[in-house]
Amino acid sequence: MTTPVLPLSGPVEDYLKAIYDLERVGEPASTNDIALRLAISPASVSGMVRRLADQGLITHEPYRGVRLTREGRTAALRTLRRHRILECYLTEVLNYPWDRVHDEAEQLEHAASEELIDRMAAALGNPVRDPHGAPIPTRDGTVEEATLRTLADVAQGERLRVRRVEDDDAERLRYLAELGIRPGALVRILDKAPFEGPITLWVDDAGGGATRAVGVALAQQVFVEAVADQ
Amino acid sequence: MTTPVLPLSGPVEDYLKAIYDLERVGEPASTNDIALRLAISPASVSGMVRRLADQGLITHEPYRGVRLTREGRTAALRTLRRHRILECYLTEVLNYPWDRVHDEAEQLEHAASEELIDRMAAALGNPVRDPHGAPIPTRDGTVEEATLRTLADVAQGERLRVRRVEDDDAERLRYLAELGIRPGALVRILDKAPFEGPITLWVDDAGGGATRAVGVALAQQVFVEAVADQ
DNA sequence: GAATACGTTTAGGCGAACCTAAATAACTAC
DNA sequence: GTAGTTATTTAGGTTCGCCTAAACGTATTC
Repeated sequence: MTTPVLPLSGPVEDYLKAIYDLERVGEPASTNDIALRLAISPASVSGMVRRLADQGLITHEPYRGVRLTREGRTAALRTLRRHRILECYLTEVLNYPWDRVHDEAEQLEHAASEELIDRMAAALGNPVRDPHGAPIPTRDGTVEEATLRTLADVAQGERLRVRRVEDDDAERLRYLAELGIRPGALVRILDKAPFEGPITLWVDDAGGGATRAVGVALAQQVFVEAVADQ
Repeated sequence: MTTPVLPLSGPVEDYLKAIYDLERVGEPASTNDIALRLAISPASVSGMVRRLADQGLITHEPYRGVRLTREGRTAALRTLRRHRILECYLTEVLNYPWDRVHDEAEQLEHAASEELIDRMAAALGNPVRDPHGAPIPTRDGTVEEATLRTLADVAQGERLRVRRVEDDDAERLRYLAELGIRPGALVRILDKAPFEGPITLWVDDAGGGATRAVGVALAQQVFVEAVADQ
């Protein structure tokens, strides 16, 4: 029972991606959240939500939010796969700077054919994570989305490895790169100031390492996992 | 005096490309020809023509056809550059089969940024012709569009080099490849049957060569230039 | 439980890009 | 030069994806 792959419009793909991402937190995606994420008015979202529900891509309980159907989820994952493989390809093959791949991939993901994506993936040796650490769905629509803690959640003292950073803001990415905070980097929290204050951490680096301080908002965009002390 | 590069929609870019191509023959592009080429109704073309004229991309004399303005032409050439560099990249780097690059490039050309195109071009050593022999416009919007004769125009006996083939029909491309007719190939016309009859020719090939026969319609899609006898 | 605040939906509109059907202009043939 | 064909335009309509303003539900607070 293969779902027929009818081509979806660019906007529809964007909605599904946004809903997928919002839903990942647990709660059904609210109209308002979708609107904020896509930078369009809530009223417009209401309209599109009706159409997506009609097409069977989401279920909608009025006033209570939206959930992807199985069909909607695989469509979202198809787009996500395109996006992330494009990001890999742009960085690794075409030497795109870290902070600019997202926007370019955002455009191309709606135009690239499945064949192109597969050829790019093959040329890269079928990567499993994109340059920002996000896992790449397989062709048949599965991902292991690890539930990672963020830098804002972990306790002082823990040794951590950065697994993933949010990629939707170029400026933020540039700043994180400056700090040496990128997937794979090893960090340790030295201090967390009270009242949502700055988090001071040690960032291992090629030439030794450095002390850095970040605010909570930024720390929440950095996903980490514990690393065995040694 | 640099023309501001406001982003054009996909359909608009397609219209400009089509008009550019039709105009190259000499005559201003007619509503009907544009409609045929884009596979849309003449009435729709009338509507779009008004909008393009309003934007200053074309001039329109009612009932007499349409011409690109300088601004329209550079916009067309920008799109054409994207298209052709994409074709090069897909063939040379990603090993796309000859007959499938056109359609893929047709989609991507509307989404790819100037930066991506430049990076691809650089990776290829700034090619000057695409895989079908079409010249690639430069970044500043110039091309030397050689006025070539087609296989249907030349006399019996001449030694010829294939310079370019029309790329807009995948099946035709597959067939031409089968016959060994691709840019760079050397051919000689052995016979032209009267009354628009088949054209018999000798096609040089790696392993010696072969005799082939093609109809006039096909011959008109193959552009050639004379080669000094030796 | 009434008042308020906030989130959501409905109503009504708009531009882009297509369509069909009907009207009109231009060319062609007799 | 009139008739007929063909090309072009106009008129009116559709869908998609957005908008603002107004109405409506839900949750919260006193």
